[in-house]
Amino acid sequence: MYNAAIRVFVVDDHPLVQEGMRSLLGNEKGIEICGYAMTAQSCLGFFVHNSADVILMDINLPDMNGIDLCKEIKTKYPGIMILALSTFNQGSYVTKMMENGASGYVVKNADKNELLEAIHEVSKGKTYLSFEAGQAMRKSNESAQIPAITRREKEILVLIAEGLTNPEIAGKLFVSPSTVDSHRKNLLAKLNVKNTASLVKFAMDHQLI
Amino acid sequence: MYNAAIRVFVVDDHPLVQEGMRSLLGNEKGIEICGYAMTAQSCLGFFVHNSADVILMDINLPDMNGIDLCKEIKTKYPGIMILALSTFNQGSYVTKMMENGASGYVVKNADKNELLEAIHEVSKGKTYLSFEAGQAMRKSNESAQIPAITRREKEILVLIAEGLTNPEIAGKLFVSPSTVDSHRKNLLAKLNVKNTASLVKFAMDHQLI
DNA sequence: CACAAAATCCCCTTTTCAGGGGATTTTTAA
DNA sequence: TTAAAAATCCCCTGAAAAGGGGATTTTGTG
Repeated sequence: MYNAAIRVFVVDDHPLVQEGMRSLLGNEKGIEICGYAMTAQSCLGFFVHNSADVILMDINLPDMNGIDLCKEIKTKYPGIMILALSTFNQGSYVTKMMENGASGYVVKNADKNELLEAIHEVSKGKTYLSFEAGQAMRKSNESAQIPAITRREKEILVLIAEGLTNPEIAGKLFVSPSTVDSHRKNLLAKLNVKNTASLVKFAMDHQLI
Repeated sequence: MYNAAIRVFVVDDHPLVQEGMRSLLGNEKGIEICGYAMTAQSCLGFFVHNSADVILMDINLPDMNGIDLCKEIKTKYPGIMILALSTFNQGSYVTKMMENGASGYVVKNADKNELLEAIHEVSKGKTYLSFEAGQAMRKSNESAQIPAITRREKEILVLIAEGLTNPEIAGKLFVSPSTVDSHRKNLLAKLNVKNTASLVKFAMDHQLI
């Protein structure tokens, strides 16, 4: 085995996290931090003329969400491995990142060892899920994989959460109140909730709105 | 003016943030990091036999929320200044921390200068709000200061969000459905929302539940 | 103690929602 | 092109919520 250091690029808009990475990984043998970006745009800019082995990518960026950035990077440069980094630990996020080409997911309260292990695994083309992320993903797969919601249903869901009644929504969307009612019933059935209150809570808990 | 370094104690369960702090503040003249804690409990333990000038406190700790920890520290050791630190930037959080004795609020995407300025200001007994936090607070004060909700109302609010109906809640709390209905109406009136859907959304948006 | 705030309870009417059923027309993707 | 999925629409009934009113009993704090 040869010993080229793994080139790591960090995309995160938190100076604290960047500092932390620098001091956590900077002196680590086998790892070389080859650049930083605070925004998705500057990250994309960097890769026009440069490369890296692994990108540590925050999911919450100021100018673009990590899920889309992940997809774009993987499309243009499939050889670069992406390790998602997030404060949150929500099953839906984890799943979406993995579906869009991420090789792993590490929560930001990971310690140094976990971070190093994740980087090494991912750089070899393997998958790494931090314990919490794995749990969240399993939970979201076991108990309730969220059924797909259609465009129209989502649109109506948003208006319901804003407090509009069926007739009001109907007026806004130029359809009959019966139609809105049908969609509403479908939502209740699909998401397996029994009334408006639990519908809104479920939707907010799962980032549907 | 004499030049004793400001003793800073960091309470944050993210190793990354701790590392970041260490490398950001470690070599800074006039600042001395006198300790770290990952949990509220170990923080409280530290201050039994030690002290500090400023605590940088994450609002989201594993064992206790920052708002309560803040209150406890300020009660026991009013001389210690608390600078709240959070990923989020929600007006309600900012307001609550300040009400519970925090001297300032800095979002985690603050840069080094902002952090240093905040620590210095706060250590002098002044108040520091990072720009975003100030905005959030102003917004939450302008548009809608959230009316106080009573214990009972909150209890019922939670059950409403879980999807229980008035009779069901009444059964659970051993009161009459009329009573539940009254509380429900009070909630709608207090929070100025028109129905269950917007009530739940408002409650979740403002961390009432 | 006394006063205010909170919590409890009841009446009424109208509107909206939930649950059940069924049906037709557009879209979308294979 | 053709089947499946989505979106549209309607009927019915009973339950729940919203909007209005008022009243009494606890609780908590100065």
